[in-house]
Amino acid sequence: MPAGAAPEDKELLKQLAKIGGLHDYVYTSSGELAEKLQVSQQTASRKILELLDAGLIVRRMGTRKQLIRLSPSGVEVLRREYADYRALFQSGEGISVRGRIVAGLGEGRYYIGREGYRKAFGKLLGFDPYPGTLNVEVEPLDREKVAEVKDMDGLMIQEFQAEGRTFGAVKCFRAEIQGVEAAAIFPLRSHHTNVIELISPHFLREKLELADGAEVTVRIEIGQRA
Amino acid sequence: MPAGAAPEDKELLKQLAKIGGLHDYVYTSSGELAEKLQVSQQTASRKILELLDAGLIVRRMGTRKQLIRLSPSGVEVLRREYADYRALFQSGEGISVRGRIVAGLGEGRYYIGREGYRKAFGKLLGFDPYPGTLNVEVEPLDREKVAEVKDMDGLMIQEFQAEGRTFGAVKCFRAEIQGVEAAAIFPLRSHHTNVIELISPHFLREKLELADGAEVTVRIEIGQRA
DNA sequence: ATTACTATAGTGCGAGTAA
DNA sequence: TTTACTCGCACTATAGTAA
Repeated sequence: MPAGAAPEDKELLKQLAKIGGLHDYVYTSSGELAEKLQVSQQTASRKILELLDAGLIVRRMGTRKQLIRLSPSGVEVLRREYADYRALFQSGEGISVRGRIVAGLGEGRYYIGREGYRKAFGKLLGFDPYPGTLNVEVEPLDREKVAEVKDMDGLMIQEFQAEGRTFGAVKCFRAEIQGVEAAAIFPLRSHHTNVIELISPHFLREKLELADGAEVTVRIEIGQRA
Repeated sequence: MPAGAAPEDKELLKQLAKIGGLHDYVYTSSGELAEKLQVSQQTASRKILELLDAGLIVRRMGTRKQLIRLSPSGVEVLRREYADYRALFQSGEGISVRGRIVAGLGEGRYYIGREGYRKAFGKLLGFDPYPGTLNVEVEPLDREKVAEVKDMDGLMIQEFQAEGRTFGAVKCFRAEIQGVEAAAIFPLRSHHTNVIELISPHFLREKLELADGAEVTVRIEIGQRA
């Protein structure tokens, strides 16, 4: 569980992120990091080794200094931390993302057709979902927002067994598209942030007269509980 | 400097905030907090005393348990932390707030008339400000956003001496109101978040034909440097 | 220059317990 | 029940230093 990082570990990850380690390798030294953390060079060196060991960072040694960047799980730790703070300071609000309608691959229709999911959605969201999903390709600038939302507390559907196979867990958020009630659903397995899948009691595509490529705004509610 | 809190201190503040200690007293015990922090009751108790000593929380003892809430500087610590994360994950973006035009008290006009400020604004922002400010009363739901912005890195005007008195430091952010270039200015002394003061190379009120009470949207750029 | 090992000093943890 | 003290012990930080 990457969320279980100690506060000091998060601090070092944060400092690394601040100098660019989120997106790429940064050229730095244990001495430099020691200053930022207000500890000795030796301690910084040891902390680096600990984070390496925990798989939260990756590095390549230089002849002097070293190249360090956060690993995906290191990024995840910071993202979760960020989600915590967002929830604290802007609970009850929502975020809006813009995007355009794209054709799905029919998977949404398949999954939502399974009784396990349909019943779970009904119980969780209070509506019987139309048997299909509306896929919105999120504008690149807003994809970061989607990643944030996915880390927040949402309405969970636990994985279940049926028809001789396993159906994975899904996280949902109440949402609204052009004023119509809906919910954004995120399969826990997937880490995509470029497409949002929406379900709704309505046949959204028809009700909103949406053709592929149509521009829409989706508002997702955050900070909610069941 | 309240930002200098140790990582573990922030962790306890965060846990307290999560259970409501940001806005009001919460009824809790050292044992409960110990669980959340994954430490012993004794350690939690000691940490509470440390935060009290540092002035980051305030409390009233009950016969059993205790009532704890974050002090203003405790809130400030978390806010700064939040600002750090926001800068990491959404640098280069901006935030929008809605509000309505209100009459100023003429202070803006006075201050911006002082040569020290006028020259500093010109140097920092690249325009010669119109000698007056436009005051926007921010919609209550968006005031939290303003508080966030004020914690972020902005363009600073240091305090200076002139005319036998001291003129205080001001933090500025490039902004835009209804498509027109402007800057939001925040005197460091003030902690208000309900009114934003805007300066601009233009006489905004006339250019945008704004009467008192007119609704406007202000977009403030964040994550910028000089 | 660096990183990072070893040895020691120091700090913080938690068990026990009083109030 | 609570809070929070003392104290022994373990862990963590730093100094010194090798590579």
